[in-house]
Amino acid sequence: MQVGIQNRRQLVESIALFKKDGHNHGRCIDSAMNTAVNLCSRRGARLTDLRRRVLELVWQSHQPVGAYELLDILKDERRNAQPPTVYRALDFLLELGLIHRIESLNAYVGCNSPDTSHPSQFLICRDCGAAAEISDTRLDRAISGLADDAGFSIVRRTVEVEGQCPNCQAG
Amino acid sequence: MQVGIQNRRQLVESIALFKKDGHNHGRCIDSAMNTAVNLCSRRGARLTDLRRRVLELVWQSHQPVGAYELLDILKDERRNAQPPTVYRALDFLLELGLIHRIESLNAYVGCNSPDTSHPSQFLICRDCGAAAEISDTRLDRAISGLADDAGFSIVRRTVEVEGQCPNCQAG
DNA sequence: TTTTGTTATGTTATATTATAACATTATATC
DNA sequence: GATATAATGTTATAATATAACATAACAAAA
Ligand SMILES: [Zn+2]
Ligand SMILES: [Zn+2]
Ligand SMILES: [Zn+2]
Ligand SMILES: [Zn+2]
Repeated sequence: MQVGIQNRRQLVESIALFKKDGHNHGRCIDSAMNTAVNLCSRRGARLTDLRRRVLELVWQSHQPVGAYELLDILKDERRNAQPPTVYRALDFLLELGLIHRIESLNAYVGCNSPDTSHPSQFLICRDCGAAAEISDTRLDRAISGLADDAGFSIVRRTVEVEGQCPNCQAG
Repeated sequence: MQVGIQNRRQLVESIALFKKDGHNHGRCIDSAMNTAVNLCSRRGARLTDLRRRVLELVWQSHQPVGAYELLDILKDERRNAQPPTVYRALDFLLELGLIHRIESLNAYVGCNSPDTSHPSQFLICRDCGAAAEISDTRLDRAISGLADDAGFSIVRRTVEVEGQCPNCQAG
C-alpha cells in the first residue's frame, strides 16, 4: 500500500528527534528560523526581534516549553519582560502556525511544517519529554471519516499521544 | 465492512446528546450514578457523599464543566468548600475513569463507559459546548498502527476534535 | 469496644497559567 | 513630518491547580 509506505517514511523522519544524536539540531533551528522569516515575509507579518527570539527559544529543544520558562529566560535578556510579553509573542507564532500548543502540558513547541495548515498531532515521550509532530493519512482519514459519519464539521483537532519513545524504552 | 457498520451505530448513539430532546438526560444521570456505585463497590473505592455529589454535578449536562464552576455550586451546599475539596473529588473520579478531563478546555465531563479502560476521545461542539465521547476502531487502529511503526509505546491518548455538531450546523 | 492505622476532608496559603486594560513606542503610509 | 496602525511596556488581576499540615471519619485489629 503506497500510502502506508509514505506514512512510515514521514514517521521515521519525524521521530528521529527521539534518538540521541539522531539529528543535527542546530540545523533544525536554522531551518525553522529560515522558514519563519520566509513565511512572515510572504504573509506580510512582522517577525520582530522579540517574536524571533521567542521562536528561537521554543526551538531550543524538541521538549515543549512553558510560557513562564520562556519568560524567565527573556527576563535575563530584556529588563521589561512580563507575562504579556511572552503570551503576545506566542499568540503571534500560534496564529501563523509557527508553533503548536500542547494542551495536555500547557506548553509550546515548534512546528515542523508551518507552510501548510494542519492539525496538531504529537507523540510525546514521558521520559525525555520530547514531542514529535506526526502526520498520518490513516489517522486523518479515521478522524474525518468518523466526523462525517457523525455529521460533525471539524474546525480544529488535537491529538496528543503520551508514552515512551523508542530511545527511552531501550534504557 | 462489519466494523464500519458497528462504528457508525456506536457513533449515532454517542452523538444523540447533540440533538435537542435527542435523549432522556435524566436517565443519562441515573445510569451514570448507578454505574458509579457498582464500579466503586467492585473496586473497593469509597464513593463518599462529596464524591457522589461532584459526579452528579459533572453529569448535569454533556458540557464539560470547570473545577471552579463546580466549586461555586459546592460552596452553596457545604460551608467549607475550597479548591482542594473539588480537585480531590475530581482526582478520585478521574482515577476510577468515572470522568474525563478535556485538556483543551480545562474542564471535566462524565464518562460513558467507565467499566473498561479506554482513551479519552471527544467531538466537542463550539456552539452548544457539548462533548460526545467517541470510540472508533479505525481511529484506534490508526493510532496504534502509527505508534507501532514509530516504536512508541502508548500510555495515554487524548483526541479532542473541535467543531460544529449536526444540530448547531442546522441552526 | 477501645485502640490503631488509614483514608477523607478541612483549612490556609501559594504556585502556575493566562488575560484585561491602558500607556507608550516603533513602524508604515500618506 | 503628520497620522494611523501595530507592537511593546506596564500594572493589575483572573483562572486554574497544588502544597502542606490539621482534623475527622472510617475500618480493621486487638
Ligand atoms: Zn531538532
Ligand atoms: Zn523519549
Ligand atoms: Zn445525557
Ligand atoms: Zn452543538
